[in-house]
Amino acid sequence: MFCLGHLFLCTIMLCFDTVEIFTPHRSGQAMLKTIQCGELRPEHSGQEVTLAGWVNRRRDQGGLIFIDLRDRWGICQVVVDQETAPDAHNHASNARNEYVIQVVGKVRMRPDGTSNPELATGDVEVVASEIEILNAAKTPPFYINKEDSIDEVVRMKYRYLDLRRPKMQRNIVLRHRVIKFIRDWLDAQGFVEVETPILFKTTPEGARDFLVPSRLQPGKFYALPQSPQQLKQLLMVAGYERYFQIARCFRDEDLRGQRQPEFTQLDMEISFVEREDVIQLNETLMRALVKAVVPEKRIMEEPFPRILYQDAMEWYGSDKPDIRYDLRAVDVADLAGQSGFAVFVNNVAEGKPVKAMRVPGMAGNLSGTRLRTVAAELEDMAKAAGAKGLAYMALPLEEDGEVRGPVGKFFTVDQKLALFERLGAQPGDLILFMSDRREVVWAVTDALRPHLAKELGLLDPTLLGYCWIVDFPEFLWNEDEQRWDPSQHLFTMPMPEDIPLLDTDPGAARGSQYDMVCNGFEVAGGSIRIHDRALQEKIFPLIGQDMDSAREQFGHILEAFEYGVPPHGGIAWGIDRVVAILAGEPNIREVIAFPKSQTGSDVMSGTPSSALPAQLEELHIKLDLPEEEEIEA
RNA sequence: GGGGGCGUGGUGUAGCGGCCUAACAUAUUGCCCUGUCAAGGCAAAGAUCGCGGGUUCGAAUCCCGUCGCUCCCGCCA
Repeated sequence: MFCLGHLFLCTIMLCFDTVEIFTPHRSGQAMLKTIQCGELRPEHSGQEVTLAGWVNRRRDQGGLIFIDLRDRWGICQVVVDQETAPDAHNHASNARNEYVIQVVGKVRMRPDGTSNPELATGDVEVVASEIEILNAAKTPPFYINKEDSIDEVVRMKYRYLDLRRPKMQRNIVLRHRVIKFIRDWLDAQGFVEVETPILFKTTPEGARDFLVPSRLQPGKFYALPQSPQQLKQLLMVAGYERYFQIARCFRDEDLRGQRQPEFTQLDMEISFVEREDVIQLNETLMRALVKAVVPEKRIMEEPFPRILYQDAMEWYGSDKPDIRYDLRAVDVADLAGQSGFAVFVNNVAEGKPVKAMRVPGMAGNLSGTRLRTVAAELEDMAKAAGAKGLAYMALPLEEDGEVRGPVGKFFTVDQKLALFERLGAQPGDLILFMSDRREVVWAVTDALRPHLAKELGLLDPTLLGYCWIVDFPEFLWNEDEQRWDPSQHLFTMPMPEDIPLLDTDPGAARGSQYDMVCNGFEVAGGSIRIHDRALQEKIFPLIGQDMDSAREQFGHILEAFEYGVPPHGGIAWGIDRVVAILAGEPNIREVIAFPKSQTGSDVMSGTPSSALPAQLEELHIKLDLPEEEEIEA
């Protein structure tokens, strides 16, 4: 166990245990409910209660009606007897699914043999004496009371009903718990949450900005922040030392399942830290978070393994590998170069890699035809990723069986044995060979791994495969622009020992960047920042920025950095992704209350929509739409 | 900007050139029913198959366009 004590001595724990829980009935006023449906337990037996919620289901047996009443806390059974409560029975028979009703009644144990173990409240029921229909409901366009796939259009159009479904309520509540846990934990470590502006300055770097026209200054625009990056560094200059924010960020790029135009980051910045401090702090937070909010999930390895960027690319072809399964690409250039297979021999001679991936049990006892079909499918994927082909060997199940596949005959027995030993190959394995430019081999590896893992059933949904990716290159070569691009952003500090490389071999310089990865998704990324103006000024020309334009765009930061800036670094978490992974959801839309569709619209409200001519006039904006487009008022 | 998938009663699906006057499940409506919990029984209503055009003797079905949703590449940390 490591110690953060030297960093986080002054722990101020605000304790909310003493805050009185607000309960309406203590005020003595009239109340619509005295207890939550989902909270009823045997110990409430005999109590007179008032419940209110939505009708989840109604089972009308004539003289006896059962209503499953649902609120945010769960479902309980209400029973209404025509003989003992005729008025209530009358109302109950008029009630329908999703009606909002209020029930007054007595809690009792259910008769012997009628308990429902499916429900947390299943040992008790409420015998209604009064039922009032607070609000009727139209028949909903889809089932609230049962998990079923629903067309996205319908879900989004009726998002308020979609969010009423228990699964969505669980997701949204989980999101709340994640954010609440983070806030409390960081607060306890002496962090201060500071809000930064939503209306800010456009930046040419990174993603496309959302622009907001300024009415007071015609022709000028605000931009919505892509992240609070600059401001959080200025807060370090301002001496706050430990800042965080649950920050909304905006990027006007095309959407994906993991990408929304507005999304939420945990933004964090700390002064007087080095890379190791930020990594350990965030890892500690993440581990505590997982244990607190999803104790049923298992973290694969603690402390999180550290993987060098270079290794991640060579092994997994990705800087955000899913490490829950191995399926790694192994360098076999030395063996393949000795083989009789011309493609490998030539590629090795040209210095191109040859990699092999062992796919456990994939060949099994597949028939020759089936094996060729499987191999052809994989080859198609490899080709889609840029490869020219995909060679394979299928290992037989029997000791003395023949290796199948077109390249086996080009390897001698000794070469094959050496190959199998290096890969740890077992009978029935399929071995895939990839050889091309190293970028292509990476792309193929990255394309095949998740596909194969799915095929082989290696994706354990209860497992959280966290790791850190470190030692990113400081720059990546931009072929189009013939210059270096910052691999993270232009304030990233190079690794101290690599600073001399900036003059001699910038491509070899490593940045102080670190990414936290989980199950194949980048969940957080950050770096130690440059706090030395001379070093910063060295970076600009390398990335094709002359000092004049740099001053124009970043002058305020450069100037601030002349007033005593502490060494600092930080990180930003993709909260939507973190919550989606913890919730076991494949898509961040499932953990955002009101997300946008892939075309950036809100189907429910019809957002975005046209502006009134008067609004445009006030902003001095004239539309210049492509032809055939109608301008609506 | 490019490629793939989907669009059929309220919902989820089937049908994929004529047997479709569009099937099934569920939901809905009415009646019956006092221990149900995916309640049950009986009955009824409900879709011109996203939209527009074309091919054909004939289109839910084939083709083109278009709209929407979705997945991926480009883009984006």
